Amino acid sequence: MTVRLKDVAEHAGVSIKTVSNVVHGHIHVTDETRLKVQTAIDQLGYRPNLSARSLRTGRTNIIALAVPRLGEPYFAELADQVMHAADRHGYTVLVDNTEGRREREGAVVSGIQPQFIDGILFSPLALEATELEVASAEVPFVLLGEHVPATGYADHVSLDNVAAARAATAHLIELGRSRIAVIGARRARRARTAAPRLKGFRQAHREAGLAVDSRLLIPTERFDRPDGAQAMAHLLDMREPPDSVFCMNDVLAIGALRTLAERGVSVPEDVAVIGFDDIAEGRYSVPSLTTIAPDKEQLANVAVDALMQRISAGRNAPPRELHIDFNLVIRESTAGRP
Amino acid sequence: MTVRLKDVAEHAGVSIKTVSNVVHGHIHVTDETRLKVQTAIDQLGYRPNLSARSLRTGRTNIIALAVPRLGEPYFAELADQVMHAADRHGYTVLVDNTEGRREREGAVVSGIQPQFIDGILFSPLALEATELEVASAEVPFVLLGEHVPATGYADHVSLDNVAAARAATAHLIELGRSRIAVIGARRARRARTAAPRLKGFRQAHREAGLAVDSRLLIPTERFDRPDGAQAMAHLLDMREPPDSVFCMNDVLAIGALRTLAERGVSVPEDVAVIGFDDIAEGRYSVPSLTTIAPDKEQLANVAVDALMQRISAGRNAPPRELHIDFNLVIRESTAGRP
DNA sequence: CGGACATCTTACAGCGTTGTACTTAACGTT
DNA sequence: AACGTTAAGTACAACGCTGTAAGATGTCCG
Repeated sequence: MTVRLKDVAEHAGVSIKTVSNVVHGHIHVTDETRLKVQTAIDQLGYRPNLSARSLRTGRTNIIALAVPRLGEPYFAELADQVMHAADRHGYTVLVDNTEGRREREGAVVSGIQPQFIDGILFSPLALEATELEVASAEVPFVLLGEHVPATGYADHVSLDNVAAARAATAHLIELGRSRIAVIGARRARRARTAAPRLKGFRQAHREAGLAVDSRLLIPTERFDRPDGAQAMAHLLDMREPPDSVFCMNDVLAIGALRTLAERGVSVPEDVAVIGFDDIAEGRYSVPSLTTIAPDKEQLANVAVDALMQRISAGRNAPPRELHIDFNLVIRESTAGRP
Repeated sequence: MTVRLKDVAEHAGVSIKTVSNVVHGHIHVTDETRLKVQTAIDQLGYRPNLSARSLRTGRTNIIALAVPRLGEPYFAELADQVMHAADRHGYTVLVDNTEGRREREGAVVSGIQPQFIDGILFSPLALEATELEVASAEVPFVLLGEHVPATGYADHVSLDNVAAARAATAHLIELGRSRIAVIGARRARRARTAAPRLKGFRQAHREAGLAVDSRLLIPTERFDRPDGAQAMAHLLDMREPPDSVFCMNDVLAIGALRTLAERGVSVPEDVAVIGFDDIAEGRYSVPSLTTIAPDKEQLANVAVDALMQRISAGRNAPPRELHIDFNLVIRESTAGRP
C-alpha cells in the first residue's frame, strides 16, 4: 500500500540511498540519475514516512506551542502568527491547551508528547520559576508573552512591559485624567505577573506628579470578559469612581466597556478605557478600544528564531531576554469619536 | 542520554518485551514483576519514543484539525473543544491553518504531514466536492462546520442549516420585521456554501407570507468584520434600507453593528441584527448579539467520535450526515435592553 | 513421577529511514 | 603507465519499539 524508498529505488533502478539523496537534494547525484529518480517518485507518489525519519534522525520538525486557552483571541492570534513563523523554518506547530492549570503546564514542560517534539514555545499563566527551572533540561524551550514571570531560566520574548504600561498611563494623564484605575492588577498570589506593568503605571504617575490611589488597583482571578465587567462594576460602585481605566488586557477592557454601556456611563467622556494586546475584537467594539499593540508578528518570529537556535545548537547558552516592539494605538475609548 | 526500553529491562532484570507489556498493561505479567518494572521505569524516568512506536504500529495518535483561520473566534473556540474531545480518546490535535486557500486545503487533504496523522477533521472554505472526492482515499477524514458544501464523500457534521436559518428569520419576522437583509449570501462563486441557509431564510418568509427582496441579499468576499461593516454600509445607503439583518456569522454581525453605531442607527429599534455561531465576543458586544448557537461541544464530540470510528474500522463504510443541536439565543441586538 | 496444560517470559525480526564506510568509475597529473 | 584525487553510487547497520512464535517455569492430575 504505502510507497517506500525501496519501491522508488527498484522502480528507478538505483539504490535506496541514492533516492534518499535525491529527496534531500544531496550532492553526488548526476542530473540524469536525479531526473530518473524524481520521475519514479512522482509516478509512485512517494511520501516520506516521518516516523521513520524522526526515529532515525531524532528530529520531528514539530514544535509545540503551549497556551492557556486557545479560545482567547490573543492566544489564537498569537498561534496564527507562530504557525506562519514556524512554517518558514519548515516546522509544524502542535498547539496545546494548558487551561492555565499547573498540572497541565507541568505536563507540557516535561514533554507533552515525549520524544515527539523538538522544542516548546510556552506562554504560561500558572507556572512559576521553580517548575521552569526543573523543566529546562528536558527539551529546548522559549517563554513568551506578557504573563510570564521574569525568569532567567530560559529565553524569554516579550515587550518591555514597564515602558508599555507607562506609555498607556501617560496617554491617559495627557488626556487630563487623574483617577486612573487598573483592572487585572492581581496583587494577590502571582504578584510577578502584573508587577512590571504596575511599575510602569507608577512611573507615569510619578513623572506627572500624580499620586496612585491603591484602592483603584483591582485584582482579578482570571483575565477574561466577565472579570473585566465585574471589576468595572465594582469601580463604579465606589464613592469616588475613577475617570479612566487601564486594563491588563483587551478582553478585560471589553468586559469593562460592557458594564459602562449597561450603566449608561459614556466613554471616553466620563471614563476613558485602555487595554493591552490589540486583539481584532477591540478594533470593532463600540467604542473601539485604545490599546497597547505588541508587534505579534515580530513576537512570533523572534520566538521561533530563538527556539530554532536552541534546537540546532546552543542548548546551554545563557538565557536571553528578548524584547519586541509595541505601539500605543489610540481609538475611541480614550480619544472619542473623531 | 535517552532512556530506552532496553535500559529499563536491564535495570529491572527482565526482557525488553516484558517492560513493553507492563507499559501497555498487557496480561501475563506477575504483580511482582510488574512492580519491579514500574519501579525501574520511575527511577530511570522512561518515556516511550513515539516515533519508534508509530513506525512500528503505523499509528501516531495524532489527528489534524484543519481550519481556515485560527485567529477567527469561531475556529479558535472550535479548536478548543476539539482538543478536549480528542484528549478523551488519548489523541493529540495538530491544528493546521489553511488560510482558506485552495492550494493549502489541498495540501491538508493529501496529507499535511504524510504518514504522520491518523485522521483529519476538516473545516474547509474553498474546497469543493471534486477535490474532496479525490482526497478521501489518503487518510480517514471528517468534514465539519457550516461552511461545508453538501458532499456525500465523507462524514459530515453540522447543524441543520435550513432549520437554523429558518428559526433566525422567523424570530425577526415575529418581531414585526419585514425587510430582512442577508449579509454573507455569497451568491457568486461558492453558491453551495450559503445555499441551505438561504433556503431556510426563504422558507420562513414563505410561511409568513412575506416576499424576499433579493436586492437585500448581500454577498461578501470573506466572512470577517470588515466585510460585515462594508456590507452594512452598502445596505444603509440603499433607497429603502432593511429593518433587520441576518448575518451568516457573528463576526460579520459585529462588523455590521459597528457600522450601525457609526451612523447613529439604533439597534434593534431601527435595525435588528442576528448572527450565527455564538462566539464569546457577541455576548459582550454593545448591544449584545442575538445569534444561532451551535452546540460546539457536541459538534466536537460527534466529529471526533466519527473520526475515531473511521480510524479504527469502517474506513469504507458509507458516509454519514450527522447533525448537532442548535439554539436561538436572543440578546439585545433583536430584543433590545430589558 | 511423567506428561498435559496454563502461566509467564523471552528472542527475534522488521517497521522506513539515514549516516558511515566502502566500492567503483572517471579524470588529470607526473 | 602508474598514481592520486574526486565524483557517483552502494551495502549495511542502527534508531526504539512491538507482534509473533517459541521457550521456560510451574501446577495439577492420572
